Order: sequence, then structure tokens, then C-alpha cells
Amino acid sequence: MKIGELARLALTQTETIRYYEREGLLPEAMRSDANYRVYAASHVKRLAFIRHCRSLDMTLAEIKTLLHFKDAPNDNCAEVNLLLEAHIGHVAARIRELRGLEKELKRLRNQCTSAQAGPACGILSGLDKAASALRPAGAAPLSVHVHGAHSQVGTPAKSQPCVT
Amino acid sequence: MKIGELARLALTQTETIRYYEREGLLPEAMRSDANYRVYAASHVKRLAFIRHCRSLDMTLAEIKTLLHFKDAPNDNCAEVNLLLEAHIGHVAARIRELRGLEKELKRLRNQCTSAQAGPACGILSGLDKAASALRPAGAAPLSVHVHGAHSQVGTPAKSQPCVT
DNA sequence: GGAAACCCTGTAGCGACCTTAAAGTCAAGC
DNA sequence: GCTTGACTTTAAGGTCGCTACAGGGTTTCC
Repeated sequence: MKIGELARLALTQTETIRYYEREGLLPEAMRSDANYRVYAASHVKRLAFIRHCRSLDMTLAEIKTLLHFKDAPNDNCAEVNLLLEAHIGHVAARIRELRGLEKELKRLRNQCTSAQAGPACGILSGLDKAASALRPAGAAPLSVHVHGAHSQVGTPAKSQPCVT
Repeated sequence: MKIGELARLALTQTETIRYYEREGLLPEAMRSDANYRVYAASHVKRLAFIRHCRSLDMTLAEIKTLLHFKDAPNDNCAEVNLLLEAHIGHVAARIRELRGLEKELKRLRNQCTSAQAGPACGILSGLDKAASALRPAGAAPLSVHVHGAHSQVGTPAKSQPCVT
């Protein structure tokens, strides 16, 4: 099968597939006479694995590590577990961060409706006040390696690879 | 004051300050005879405002809009409220996404401890199985504009501007 | 045989910075 | 006066995970 069919099967864009090949996540494909990439069923499975991991918000580096373990015949359960455990930690940390943000943002919103009569917007002055307030050092260091509040466009989270 | 002092006061890197100037978030600073940027207290306040908004995971575009409202003398409370409301929506959506991820990751982790006796790692085969499973289309479209599970390095969330 | 659909490589862009390089400036100490 | 070191300047390139061209070649279908 050619790259377009693989892309359709894995709900991935062809450019992304070529990118994964460049990055060493997918092995270099065989080529046809016309220099077209030629894929087999095993590539579909591997790509689906990658896309699933990406939908779980793992970085390509993490996925590369997992693929390495998958390729190795010996039992690396402990190391895989460690990686997964770390990733769960990242996600949990990011959730805590965002919950804090949500709380502060809602507090700001309430300031607006209550201070509407003032000369300046309550939200803007609220942001000012908060900006000049000293934050206690006890606040968690935050930001471990999980994205902020804005997802990148076209992230795989929006479409799952569905290979049967 | 020079850029270094401003950076210290706002717990920001000098390169970030120059970047904000290039991007139009900070006005172009006066220059000394030696072509050094010269700042006043008003710049500290404005930078603190920006950094605080960034710590709330707003994009620079959103912050630019807020600054525009701040600079305008008239009452833009409604529009500011709208922007904030939208941002709260983004954060809430990202939290929902990440909670789902957390759940699935923990399910995977449990597979490992329970299937440890098998020939291959339970987690890896679990990722395989999930990758080949069709996801129902009912799943939310996700990814509104809030980052994923990995924060970018040096994000302002890790250090608050503390200006008094 | 001609048009549409596919494929190739290579490059540039996104956001919010961070890093590095090469050069210029300034204040303090000898 | 001279050196040292801390600071500043601009410009360019790197990060991550793609996405979007541009400018060509190939295949497929009518």
C-alpha cells in the first residue's frame, strides 16, 4: 500500500507519516520503481500505536522509548511501567495547575460583575492587583512537561486511529 | 532602569522582554546614549500584568487584546468578560481532556501489574489493543486551544512576577 | 492523450520563548 | 590608563509536533 492508504487507515496525514519516518519512529519504507513509499500491515499497526500514544499526550521521545521496548524481545515491563508512571505524574500535575487557573479565572470573572459600576473594568484591575501581589513560595513549581491551556491545532487527540 | 533590572523585578528573562517589545506587547523603550533600553515604573507594571496573564495560560494574542482594552479609556467590561469567559471555557475543556487521559493511563498501568506473567508487557499490548479499537464518534472533539500534558520549558507558570 | 489524483523532496511556518554568537558599553579595581 | 567582568546590543537558530506550501514526477481514469 502507498502512503495515502496508510494515512487513511490510521487517520493520519501523509506529511505526518513522512515526519515520523524522518524522526525515526517509523522505519524507512521500501520504495517502488517510481520511488513511492510502500507499506505493509505491520506499518499500519506501528503507526496506530504511535497515534494512540500521541492521543494519550505522550511526547514523541516517550513514544520512541516505548517502541524501543516493543522492538526488544526481552521483558522490559518495569521500565515501561516507570515511563508510564512518570507520564501519569505529568498529566496529574497539569490537571492540578489548570484547576488552580480555572479557580483564579472564575474569581476574576466574578470581580467584573461585582465592580461593574467602577470607572475601570473590575477584571483588568483584578489582573493588575494580582500581578502586583507577592505569591507565596509554597506554590508548587508547576509545569512538569504537560501543555498549558491551549491545545495545538490538529493534535491527534481529536481523531483516533481506527484500524481493525 | 536597564533591561536587566526590569527582568529581575518581573522575574522575566531579558530575551523575553525584548521579544514582547518585538511582538508589540510592550511599547518600544527609550534608549540611552549607548543604545541601551531605559525603563520606568510603568513598564514594570505592564510587564507584571503580561506575566500574570501568561501564568493564567492566556496566549499573547489574548493578552494583547486585554492590553488594548486597558489602554482605551472607555468601559470595555463586556468584551473583557467575553474574552475571559472564552478562556475559562478553554481551560475547562483541557481539564476534561486530561482527566480522560489520566483515567486511561491508569487503566494501562493496572494492566501491567496484572498481566506481568505474560510473554509481552501488559502495557505495551494494552496500547496495541487500544490502538486497534474503534473509538465511538461520540467522544468530544477535544483540543480547543489549551496545551496538552507537557508544559513548555520556562513557562511563566513556574515563577510569578512579584512586584510591590 | 489529457486531466485529475496521487506521490516525491525540500523548505518555511506556527507559539512563546531560549540559546548562542559576536560585538559594544560601563563601572570598579590596580 | 588598563584590564576585568558584568552588562547590553542585534541577529540568527533551536525547541516540539506537526502543517502547508512549492515545484516537480507518476499513475489512473475516462
